[in-house]
Amino acid sequence: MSEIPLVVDCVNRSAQKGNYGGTLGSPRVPPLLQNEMMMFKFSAQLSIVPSILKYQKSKILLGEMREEDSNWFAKWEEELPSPKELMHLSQTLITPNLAIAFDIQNPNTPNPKISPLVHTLSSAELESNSAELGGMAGSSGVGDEPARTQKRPRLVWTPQLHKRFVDAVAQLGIKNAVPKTIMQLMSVDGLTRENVASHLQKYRLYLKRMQGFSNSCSVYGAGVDPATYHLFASSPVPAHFLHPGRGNSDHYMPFVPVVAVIGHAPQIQQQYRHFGSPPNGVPFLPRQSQQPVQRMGTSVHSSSSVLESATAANGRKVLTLFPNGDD
DNA sequence: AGAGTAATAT
DNA sequence: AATATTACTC
Repeated sequence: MSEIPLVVDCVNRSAQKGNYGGTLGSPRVPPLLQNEMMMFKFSAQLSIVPSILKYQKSKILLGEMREEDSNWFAKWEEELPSPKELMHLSQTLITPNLAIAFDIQNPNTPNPKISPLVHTLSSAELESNSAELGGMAGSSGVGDEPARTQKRPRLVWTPQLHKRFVDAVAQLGIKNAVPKTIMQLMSVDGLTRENVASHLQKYRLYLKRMQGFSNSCSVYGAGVDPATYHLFASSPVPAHFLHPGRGNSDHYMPFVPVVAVIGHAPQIQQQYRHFGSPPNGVPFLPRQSQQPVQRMGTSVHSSSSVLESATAANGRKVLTLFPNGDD
């Protein structure tokens, strides 16, 4: 699989045995790693400088070496970066991007001095590490550098989660529904804009296909069956999604001061059905009025939810929405 | 910066 | 099969 961790690991073992950097410059080392390798080399060399100097001194004293013959080393030593300029040994040798590329993770090892600089994790270790990701909803994110190097478990769009999605899109109106605002309105902790964007893309394709059937078939999708759309079929598609041209279907939500609606979330859907659509061109809820509401944590739902990690049928860790009250 | 889309990867 | 990621355009 990945040759790079192997190379690094070999170098590391070699260094521990005292073979400092002998082959570090070898062409086998991929170019991208060279900088990190050099840092390692300097670290290793610095750490043995005192021993070498001591050794040379003794040789000079014994008359086995002339003083000027040892000068090269002192000069060489001066050109070395100071310890402060060096990367700490406990830090990973490879960049975060490379770590992602090769599925390597930085183990936060307690004893940096003797621990391997780079440790290739077994798949089991990777699993258990990513498992914690779902639960870590409120981490401060201040100094946790390796958090970015682990890949987040893939999201499972449960019918409940999809329903939130559909409700959010319905609230915004199809024209205004964009990943970011949908995400905010869904108020599901751990849900990313990318998650929503990806889902939205597929959902739009689904709607497009549905429109082809909606004239002759039931609005609720009796005519569109493919197993592909299994999930989308689980939540009824609001009729106006299918006829974006007619009756000013976007931003059909009446002008109801959103604040008035806080705390009555479950009734919203019933309510807005009875309002007529605003005339053409009247903007649905200017952004200014939306913002405060979202900051207060208001959503279509009476409660927000948290994505938690679970184990899927195939044994993989995934993020799922566990029902939280009003679904 | 973020949205939309198609293609592609996992 | 479902979801993520990427590359590109707007």
